[in-house]
Amino acid sequence: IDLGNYIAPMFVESGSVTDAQHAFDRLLHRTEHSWTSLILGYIDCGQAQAALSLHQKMQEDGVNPSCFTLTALLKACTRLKDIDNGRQIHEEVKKHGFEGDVFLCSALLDMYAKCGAILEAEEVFERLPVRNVVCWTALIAGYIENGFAEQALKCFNRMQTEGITPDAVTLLCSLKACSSMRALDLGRQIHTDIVQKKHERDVIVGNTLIDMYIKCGSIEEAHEVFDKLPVQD
RNA sequence: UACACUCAAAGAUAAGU
Repeated sequence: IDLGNYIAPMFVESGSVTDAQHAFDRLLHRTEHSWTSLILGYIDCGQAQAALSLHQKMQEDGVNPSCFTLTALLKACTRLKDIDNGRQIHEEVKKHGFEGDVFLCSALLDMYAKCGAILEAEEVFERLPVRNVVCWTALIAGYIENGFAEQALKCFNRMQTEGITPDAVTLLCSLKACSSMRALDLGRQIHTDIVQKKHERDVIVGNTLIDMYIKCGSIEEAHEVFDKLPVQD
């Protein structure tokens, strides 16, 4: 076992990315895995810029990034809305032939979407060999974030015709789209789905449902949801 | 030695002001 891989997550859990950095600096064998752990540690501590700067240091150290590394770096770009760095990492993804990795591509598509480049996000999506629920949800969330609620709902339908079952995150995103589209009927259907899947008692889900019913003009249903909430703050 | 399994990476995080 290479303990170096676990040092960063351990220190990050105890709240100190600085300690993680010190431990990392003393490692004799810095592998691509330990670099990736440190990058993720910085991101978890809200220091995405520092995480990104490790990219170059890693190259200087002569360590090649894996798809895990590039996924982490893309996440840092997303946090910083740094599309220029994101594009560079995209080039690196192509160079290493990682374009078939579904984790990496969902991070890539999310990066483009969150940076406002919805066309590029769509392109990444269309080129994906396999699309799981995370890819679909990232695209749906991207449409919503960029003000295309109608596209989001179309995408929600399309994913289901293609046999992918929405999960709690997908349902929550789609509810937001229903709110802005005033799509009460679809909102009700999603509500039914949420109840069946037993996500009803989740406070965030409950709040999003209430918001949807209010924006769609149904105070009565909003109140019903409210009455069933386990916590009413 | 081979095979299998497990082990690091991706999506929502609400409303209002």
